[in-house]
This record gives sequence, structure tokens and C-alpha cells, in this order.
Amino acid sequence: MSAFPDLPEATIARLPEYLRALHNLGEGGADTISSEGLAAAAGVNSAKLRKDLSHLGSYGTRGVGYDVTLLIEQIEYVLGLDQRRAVCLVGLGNLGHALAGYDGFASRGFKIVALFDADEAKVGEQIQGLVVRHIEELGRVAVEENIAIGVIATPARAAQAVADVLVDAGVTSILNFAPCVLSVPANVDVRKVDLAIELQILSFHEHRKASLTALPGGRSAAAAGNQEAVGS
Amino acid sequence: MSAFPDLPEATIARLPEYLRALHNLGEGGADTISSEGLAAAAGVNSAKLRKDLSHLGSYGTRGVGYDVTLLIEQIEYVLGLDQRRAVCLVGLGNLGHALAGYDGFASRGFKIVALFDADEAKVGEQIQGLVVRHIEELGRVAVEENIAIGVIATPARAAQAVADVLVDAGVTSILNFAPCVLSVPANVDVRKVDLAIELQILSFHEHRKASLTALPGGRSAAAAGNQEAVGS
DNA sequence: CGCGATTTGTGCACGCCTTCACAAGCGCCT
DNA sequence: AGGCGCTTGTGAAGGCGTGCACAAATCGCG
Repeated sequence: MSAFPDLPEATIARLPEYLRALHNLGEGGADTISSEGLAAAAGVNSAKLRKDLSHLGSYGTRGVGYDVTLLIEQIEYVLGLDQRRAVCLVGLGNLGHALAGYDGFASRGFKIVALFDADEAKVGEQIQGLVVRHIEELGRVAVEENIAIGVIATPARAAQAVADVLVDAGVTSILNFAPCVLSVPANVDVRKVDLAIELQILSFHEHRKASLTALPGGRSAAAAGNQEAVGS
Repeated sequence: MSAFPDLPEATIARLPEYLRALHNLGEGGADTISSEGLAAAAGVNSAKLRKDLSHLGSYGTRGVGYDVTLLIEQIEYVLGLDQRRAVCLVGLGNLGHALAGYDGFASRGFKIVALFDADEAKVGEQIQGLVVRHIEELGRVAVEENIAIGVIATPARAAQAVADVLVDAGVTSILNFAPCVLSVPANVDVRKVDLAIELQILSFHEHRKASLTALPGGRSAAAAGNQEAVGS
């Protein structure tokens, strides 16, 4: 109940992927799954997967594999998904709207309990059964609702101020979609998602590929045989 | 014009961050910037930044720093941002809508040139000056418009099929928002963004923090002094 | 009851990335 | 012209993560 195994950061980042794969397999009726099978479903190396899971303890059976249900429970426990955590969302522009309505959050146990925006025109608007409140209420509401995670979807110039308010209200985890660096105390975790950066990374690889193939005569016949997606 | 310096993947992932910081600094009127200053603006270690930049060549001046304009040009060249790449977006649900209207893409030189969806009800809809087309047109249009990058924002069950069509149409870079593993030929780059996974990672850290502080009497006075955001 | 097939858990080596520390280089001031 | 302070670029060391390969363990069957 305390003394957490200090998992490698890389492992933590993969656990949600394993979890998703396990849910798929479970719905497919699988009772147990081998490391090989699960690794394929999650898109990783089987040795890596075994090492990752071994950090949680021994929940597999040699010669058989892993019990799907048990492993799901175990990963969910480690990730703390057995306890619902209140999430608030700040900034209801284009992206914020989408996030407020994103199924993926609710379906994985995260409930957005409050929405905030600085724009008076947006305050009062109803989105997904929630009323948008003014940013000035953020501090008070965050404390009242015991919000643990804040999602920032504001323009970059507003993000730091929002983060400061969140931190003051006791929020200790922030998911930042604004393209800027946030400065927060050491005990606050920040994860950043920058959609444009992802495209720029892809752009680099395009550039590299284009510079390798001398003059390929344009797009040639693309490779065909793709097999084996996720279990469906 | 060929023979690319093979940059470490970790370096590539940081270049867009440096680029954003440089643009901010440039708008702030800065002419040159030291590695220390740029590192702070980008939220990284200065030694790491210098090593990253040294991989591109020597564009700094000892005793002075880096010429902001020159460095911007250089990074943009390496990332291939000097050439516009056509992007298409598949799936216009909640998230897809937001992505179609996301400023961050356009402002960094990426132009979405086509939208696709399988839902007849959505086909024909106008979004940001573009008409949503039926998914069956994807293959033809992707070739015609010479689309290099495809963005998948469909439900997970449809993602693999969409990826296959994109690949067949000659698309060699895919940004996948669907929570599933895509199987593609080796010459195609896939980057995955899973918003729910980010929350689950934060959840883990919340869980860990909660298990460490025995019973802290709830949220105590949060640390105050945050300083120095991005330049603004 | 024992054996073989199967699969987990892990010791080990390798490679990538980060970080420190410092020499080399550049500009400015006297 | 010379010296001094500042900053880059990089050699070297350390840490982290990955993947191989195999010993240990379990099940099923004869």
C-alpha cells in the first residue's frame, strides 16, 4: 500500500499500451495470453514485455502465459486506475472542445468534472453536460472538487498562468497541449503533447527519405502485403 | 543535397522545440542567443542542446552564441520545413474536427489539403474551407494531390484499413491518433499520439505520489515561487 | 510418476543518450 | 597588439534501456 516499486519510466509509458491490448484480447474471449502474443498485440518485443511485467511482480505462469483478467487488474492497480481521478480542462477552443467530448477519456476511467475558459463568450456554454466556467473560478473549484489532473488547451501565452493557478490549487499533474515550456515545482508532473511537433518529426523523415531516393520517378508501386493489425 | 547526417532520433525530436523557442526569441528582438539561454527557453540542458546543434554543423560563434535567424533557417532546412508537405486527415469525429481547425498546423507550415470520412452524413460537410470527401476517394486523391503525410483520427477498428489505403496511395508518413497498433511496411514512418495514455501515465505518478505521502492531511499549501516561463 | 514441450523470468552484453568538464576559439577592451 | 572573459564544440564517463539467450518452472500426457 506504500513503498512503490520504482518502475523505469519507459516501462510505465508502455503499461497503458499493454492494458489496451489486454482489454482487446479479453473481449475476444482469451483467457490467458503468452508474452509473445501480447507483445504482438501491443507492438513491442516479447523480451521487453516480459521484463516490463516482471517489474510488477510474477503474474505469469511458466509454460502457460499470463492470466488476462489478473494482469489487467494488476496493471490497473499499478497505474492507479482503480481510483477515479478528477480531471479539469482549461481552454475550450478548437482543441479543448474536442478533448471535452473525447470518448477515449471516459472509456478509460477519466472523468472531466469541470471546464474553464477566459473568454466571456464561452462561459456558460454547455458542453457534454458541463457548463463552462470562468477561469477565475478555477482555483476555488479545483480545491472543492479535489481535482488531481489539469489539462491545458489554451494558447501558449496563457498556459503558464493557468499552470500557476492549477499548482496553487493543489493539482499535481498537468497535461499540456500548449506549445510552450511550463515551469512548475518539482513535485508536479507535466506531460506535453504538441501536435505540430509530431508533424515536424514526420517531415524530417520525409525529407530524409526524399534525399535518399535519388529521383525515384515519383511514387512507385507501394509495398502491398500488410498483415496482422490489432486483434480487432 | 543528399547524404543526410544521420541525426540521433532523440535529437530530431527536440529540434522542433528549439525551433519554437527560436521563433519566440526572434520575435522578442533577440539577434543572437547563447546555448544557455536557448536551452532554458526550450526546457533542456544546455550541454544537450549544444551537442544536438553540433550534429547539424557549426552554426554558433564562440564567445557570442548562435545567430537566431541563421539557426532557424538551418533547423527548418534539416526538418524539411522549407518545402510544404501536403497533409490529409481521415476521420472527422470529435478529434478530427478539432485537428482540421487546429491553428498550430497551418502556423508551422503544414497545410491540410483533404478531409475524408466513411460516414455518408459527414461527406459533403464544409470544414475550414474544405469539403469532406468519402473515404473511397482517398486513394485517388492522395495520389493526385501528392499527399505525403496522412493523419488518422478514426476509431481504432477502422485505423488499419485506412493506413493500408494510405500506404497503397504512396503516403510514407502517418500520424495515428487511433488507440491501436498499425502494421505498415518498413519504409513508412508512423507516429502515434494517444491522449488517454498520457492521462494514464499521469495517473501512475499521482498514485505513486499518493502512496508516498503517508496521510498528508490533504492538499497542503502548494509551493509558490514559479519563475520564468517561455519568453512570451 | 517421469518426461518433454512450452513459456516465464533474468543475467549479460551492447548501444544510445545524457551529462560533466574542459580545451579551443572568438570578440572586446585596454 | 595582447590579454581576458565568455561561449561553443567535444572527449570521456556514466546510466538507462534493449534484446539475446538460457535456466527455471509449470502443465499435460503416457
